[in-house]
Amino acid sequence: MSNRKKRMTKQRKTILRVLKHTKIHPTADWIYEAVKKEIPNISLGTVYRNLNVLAEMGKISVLDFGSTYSRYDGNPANHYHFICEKCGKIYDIDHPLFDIIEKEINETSEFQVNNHRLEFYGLCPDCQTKN
Amino acid sequence: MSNRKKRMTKQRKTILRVLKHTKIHPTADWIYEAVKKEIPNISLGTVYRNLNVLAEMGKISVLDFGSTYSRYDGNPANHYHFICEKCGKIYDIDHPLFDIIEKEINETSEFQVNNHRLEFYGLCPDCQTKN
DNA sequence: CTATTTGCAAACGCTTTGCCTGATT
DNA sequence: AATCAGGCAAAGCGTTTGCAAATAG
Repeated sequence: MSNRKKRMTKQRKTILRVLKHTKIHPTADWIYEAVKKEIPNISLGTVYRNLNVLAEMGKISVLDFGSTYSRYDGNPANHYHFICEKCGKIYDIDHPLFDIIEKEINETSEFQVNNHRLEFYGLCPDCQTKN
Repeated sequence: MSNRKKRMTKQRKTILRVLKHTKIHPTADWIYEAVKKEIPNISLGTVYRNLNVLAEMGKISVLDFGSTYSRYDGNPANHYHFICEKCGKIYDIDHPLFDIIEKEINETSEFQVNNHRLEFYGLCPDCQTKN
């Protein structure tokens, strides 16, 4: 799948160009509507397929977990998560980075930060040793 | 909705207890299966409803992105995002925190961090002034 | 040529909701 | 008694997929 030859069809090119020329981090549907102005009979399925292909090729990136499951956490206090890329387990990370990070952004940008969310990806201790 | 009186039913209590006693950040379905061992005729809808109520009450937290839509980004390079809580716009934040943050966690925990994801929430410049 | 891609529509899978009965205060 | 919660099943909704026709290389 990932190592097959990719064609640069009119649809794929247009989707990529539209996405490269906006800063609003659009949804698939927004892209669909935008591309439809050039290719009126394009289908939403094609947009989704191409967005996935383009992400696979590393030309764009996807924000969000799509339609995966929500996870629930019995601890309502602010803390970070570590997600193991091998076994999929989610761990809590207690580290006092909160204040530092928000202070830093508040001081170096015009944004007013009220909250943030930070997730780490990598290998958990178990998966580092096993194999 | 949020300010109505909440009853602590057997179902709600059990769901909360099960969630408080695990560290695996389970999915709704996992919770459903676990609670079913105590309340065999509980329904999945009840689990979802109660998870939402418990989150509203601040007793648990939900790990997802609030929105069900995926967002696409024409910039595949690593960067952070700022999401305005008022107008919903998503902005890029370019700040050289990447190396510092990963180094910090790599040095103070047994996790091997390969990547991370950081999002800020608050008010964008426009929404700070426009009352 | 022929493997990839498209358009269409149906299927998917997680989550929410409507309705009515049952439980709680 | 009045209100809130539960069970069940169907609907919602963004996303994926199967298939025949179209097309890039």
